[in-house]
Amino acid sequence: MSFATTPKGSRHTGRAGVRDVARIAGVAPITVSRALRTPNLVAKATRDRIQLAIEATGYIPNLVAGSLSSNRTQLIAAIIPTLRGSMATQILEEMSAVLHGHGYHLLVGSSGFSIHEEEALVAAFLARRADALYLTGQTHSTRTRKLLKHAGIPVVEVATLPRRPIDTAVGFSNESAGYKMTSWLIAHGYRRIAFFSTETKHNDRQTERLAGYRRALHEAGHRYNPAMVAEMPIDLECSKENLLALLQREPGVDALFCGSDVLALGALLECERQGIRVPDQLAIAGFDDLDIAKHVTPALTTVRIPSREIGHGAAEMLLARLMGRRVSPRIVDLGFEIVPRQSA
Amino acid sequence: MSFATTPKGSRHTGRAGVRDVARIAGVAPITVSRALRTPNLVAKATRDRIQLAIEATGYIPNLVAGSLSSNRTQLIAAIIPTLRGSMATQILEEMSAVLHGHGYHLLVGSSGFSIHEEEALVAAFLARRADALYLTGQTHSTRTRKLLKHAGIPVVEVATLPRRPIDTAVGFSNESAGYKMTSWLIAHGYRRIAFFSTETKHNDRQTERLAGYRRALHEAGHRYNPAMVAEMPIDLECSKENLLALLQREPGVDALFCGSDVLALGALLECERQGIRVPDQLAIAGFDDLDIAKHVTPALTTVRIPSREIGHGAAEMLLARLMGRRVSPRIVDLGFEIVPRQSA
DNA sequence: TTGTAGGCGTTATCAC
DNA sequence: GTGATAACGCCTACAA
Repeated sequence: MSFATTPKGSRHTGRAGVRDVARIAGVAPITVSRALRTPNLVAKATRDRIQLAIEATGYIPNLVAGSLSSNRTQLIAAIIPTLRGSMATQILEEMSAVLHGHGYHLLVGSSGFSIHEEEALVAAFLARRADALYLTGQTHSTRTRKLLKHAGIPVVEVATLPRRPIDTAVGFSNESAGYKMTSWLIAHGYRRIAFFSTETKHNDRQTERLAGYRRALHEAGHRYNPAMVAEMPIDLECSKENLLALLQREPGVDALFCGSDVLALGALLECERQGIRVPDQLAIAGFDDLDIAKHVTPALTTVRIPSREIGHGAAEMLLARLMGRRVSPRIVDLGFEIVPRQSA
Repeated sequence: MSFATTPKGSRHTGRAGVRDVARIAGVAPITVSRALRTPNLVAKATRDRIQLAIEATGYIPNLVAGSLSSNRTQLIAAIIPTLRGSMATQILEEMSAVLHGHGYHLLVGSSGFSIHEEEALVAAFLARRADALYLTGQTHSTRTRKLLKHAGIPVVEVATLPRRPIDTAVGFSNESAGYKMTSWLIAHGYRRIAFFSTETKHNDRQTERLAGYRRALHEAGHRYNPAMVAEMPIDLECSKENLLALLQREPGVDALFCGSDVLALGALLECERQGIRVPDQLAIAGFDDLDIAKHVTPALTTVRIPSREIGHGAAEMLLARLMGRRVSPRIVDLGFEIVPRQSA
């Protein structure tokens, strides 16, 4: 019987609560809850009275209390390497849109490509009782895996096709993409193909693209030359410097494949400045198909990733699991596409 | 006295809770809580026993329960127009890093440049009892303002200097930036200056940049010609099409100022394709100073926004308010910088 | 330095 | 269609 009398050990928040609304509407608190969550289980007349009471009090439901009681937060936690980076944000944007439609919100953390930071974020997000988790890539710490296994919530690993998925995955094969692009270059007559990747440490996507590059060389009977490979931060400036170093080190290079369009653009723009003709003197291929790729001159040959589809797929995957469906297959390969343009 | 005996109306979650840890460690639940939150208030020996118990049980604190009890979620809600868009994500990334260091996490929602969607997100995030709120721009619905005023939580409006701030703001004057860049062009001899903006509806930043452009023209005694202004989605392709239309419509145009580097790059790259010499035939200036701006040829003259500083400033502002400090000034102007390069 | 008592605001459960 | 009751798991307030 809690009437307006403030209880003695009160830690009152001042806001209107279900009880206040219920009292004014002349119903029990649970009925207010039902009117908001499952309106069709409540009589129209009752609902109307409740609605008025809600407006009168300026009541805003406390989802924290609701979460504690229902043991569901309607929160999806997403851990990405960095918020800079168009692929991750594009996927997130799409996923967020789908999830919003189902009442979920996004808790976002960036790991800075560190699996230890990722682990810390996983622990934190589990403590917040996120209903599901989105991870980038397939490389995770042992404790991350243990925590997630123990938590038993839906997990989707994105932009990769894990050998040993934690739960589900939506992505494409980076190895295969690296292989295909390199093979394409070889098929088009390039013989001395260099590879620029962003830092591969703790970045399995880049590591796999590089592996694909090596496999293609190998299968074509080309020798793998470490001097033809460079690793650098994802930065136009770095790409430019590495290009100049590469040309000096390996004057015979006739093609450059970059694990990211950012690096490819850096190289392309530097060639333009240096008067190096692309693709005649040096062919260039990228990865990601950024908007700008088709607008530079020469337009950049690259690998297109279905980012929107991945975001959508990841959302659907998690939603299915959250509704208790057993999804199959648990690993969805959305593929990629070689986009031939003028730069190679 | 809750021992392992499952209570009768049980809605047990199966996980270990403070009580389990406390029982094993031979202390009261509150001591476990203290050991985690304020370790220095607990004796070392006690802490060690608790630590062991935590490891034995695999205990993960339930922050939802904690939030309900303490009435603080340690959650900052950020509403941005879109996750695509380098400025917003750069600011967020920086802010997120600072806030993490203080135990806060980020709840992210994108409004798609709609103040109604923004309003819905504000309501949702208030229901989740976010401790503070980050908004982009200064244009909000009446209900948004009412909700926030009523909620009384710290709010920071970013990338703008609001006339009527909700609470605090960190940004720069878009009007002034538009004015300065236009004036700079005028000072450098350009007479017929066009302006491309992204969609201005519900985007006060773009609206203000345009206003600054008009003020500069006016002060210089130039006539404002609506045919010299175009509004378009933020897309390279659109910029390109609008450039061609502009050149046809107004052959005398000698400079183009774009409210976004994306648009400026589209125009610049199209000029390159069309053989239009930049800046001789047409000068081009942008806004944002994207990484790529200084790498294209000719390098893009643009306005640099201190994104990192804004992210940092917004975080500090919110933290100060969360710690109950009364901040002053409540509006922080971090300025901008005209970056002259070769394109104008 | 540690403990007791009870509330935070909602929803699950079961009853009518 | 509606309600009584208790529980979700922690933390505040106060006491020792």
